[in-house]
Amino acid sequence: MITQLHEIAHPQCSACQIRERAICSRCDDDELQMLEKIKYYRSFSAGDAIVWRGDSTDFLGSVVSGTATLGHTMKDGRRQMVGLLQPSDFIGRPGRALAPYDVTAITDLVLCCFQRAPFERLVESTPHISRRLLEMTLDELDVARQWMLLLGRKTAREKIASLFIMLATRAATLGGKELSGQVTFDLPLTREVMADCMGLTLETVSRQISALRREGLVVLAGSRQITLPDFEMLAAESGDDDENEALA
Amino acid sequence: MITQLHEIAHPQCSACQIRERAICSRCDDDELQMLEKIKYYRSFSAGDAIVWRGDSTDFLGSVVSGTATLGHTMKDGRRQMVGLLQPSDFIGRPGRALAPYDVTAITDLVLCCFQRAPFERLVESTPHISRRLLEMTLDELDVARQWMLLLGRKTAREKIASLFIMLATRAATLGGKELSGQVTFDLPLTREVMADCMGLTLETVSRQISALRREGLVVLAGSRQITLPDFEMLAAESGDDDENEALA
DNA sequence: CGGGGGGTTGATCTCCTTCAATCAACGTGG
DNA sequence: CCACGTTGATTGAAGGAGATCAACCCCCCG
Repeated sequence: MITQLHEIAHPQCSACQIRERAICSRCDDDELQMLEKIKYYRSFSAGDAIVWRGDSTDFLGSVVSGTATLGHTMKDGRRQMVGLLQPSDFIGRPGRALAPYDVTAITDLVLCCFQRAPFERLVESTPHISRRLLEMTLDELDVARQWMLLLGRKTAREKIASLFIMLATRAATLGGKELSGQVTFDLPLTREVMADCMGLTLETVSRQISALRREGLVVLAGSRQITLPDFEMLAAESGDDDENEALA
Repeated sequence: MITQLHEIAHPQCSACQIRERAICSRCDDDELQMLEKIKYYRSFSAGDAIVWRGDSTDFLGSVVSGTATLGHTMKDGRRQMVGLLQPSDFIGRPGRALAPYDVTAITDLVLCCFQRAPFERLVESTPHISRRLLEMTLDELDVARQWMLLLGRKTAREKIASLFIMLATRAATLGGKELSGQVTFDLPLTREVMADCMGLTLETVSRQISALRREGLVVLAGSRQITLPDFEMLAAESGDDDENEALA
């Protein structure tokens, strides 16, 4: 559980796998140069804490590979995940060093970090960065609000279906694959983390997955690789209107 | 239920009641001049729709007075509020005309509107505005995530206590009052809207309020004015840690 | 006086939680 | 190489918080 930080190699931004979607996606070559100067990489193992709630952090950064959760734990142990961070997602808020949530690597993960002070100056002086930051923040807000609907009003079954649809969609856009008919993706979450994401218990998660499997809506290879024989058919179980994605 | 739009008088920005907290709070006099040129006021009656989900909107704007909800309704009628808009809060997203949520006035309400196209140009060219927009969006994201914790993990009792604490806090900061000991505020929501905010039924809301009243934690004058004899005592029922607000 | 919107309260039901047993996969040390 | 512990997952049985269905109240207004 101790945070492990191996600094690792220093690839060129221009060759970066998340170049097209991350905080730097609008930057031109000059601006990338500036970012190169203040960036460094850190890698984490599955289970490592990246930031603890209340910590003062001296960096912000982008997830390059792997998955992390943003979570909040109550004094009595109840826990709610409030964000799922995947490649190209951004960690940290300019102007506030104190972390309001726990950030945890749930798979092995590589983070492209920027030192806080110089990055904040860069945000001020570089519209391509501040513009992208606003855009990404607005998108995160939409995701959070979708998630509120899920937490407040969906049934356990709809919650699981929604999660799978979301993960399949995310995996497809990152991998540039087609999103209909049969879709396969990796499940980076344990049953417990899934439960903490959706406001359920891990037993309920397990039961609902079993039910979907019995009905042939999902097929498991091991407990972590998921195949949806019919994407649209599962989407119909998620409780979302079809028009939903059109607006997002 | 029909949207009513009376255009009303055109007060000076410099004398505006939300001058200190709204999207324009960082603007200097010159910048206010620019905003004056593209702004106009609209007023709505309690119950009016301001925007329907899926609508294309030609304006963005700030709530000047009154309260509105941001909500999402599922095909079968289940509804979840995903935001509560009070004076100084902003409606609309630059760069996206299609509304992803229903916006509804739940009290009489006055909106300071900006025409979309000129406002978007102003955002581009005015760091004082884009900076403030980013700041407000990040704050909204924090609120949404707090709310996710509430929806996913809190009990009905904790949900009601949290809502009252939030409304009392908001009322106090807007009114510039003290926040401890005895606090009084207006409840702009019906039981049904409260239920849709917290992922409950209106019956459960009513029962929990009754329980808090029996225990003397809240006192009602009519069904819409609330007095908390002891703010801290109710806060202790909300399930939040004390350190919470320190980070927000 | 009738009617409708908002609110409260009661009785019953149900979906999800809680508690608990079991299992499979994996690593570790004797 | 096998006993043992651990971690993640599945499944069952019992219980409970909140939903559902329904009656009734209050107040305002036509």
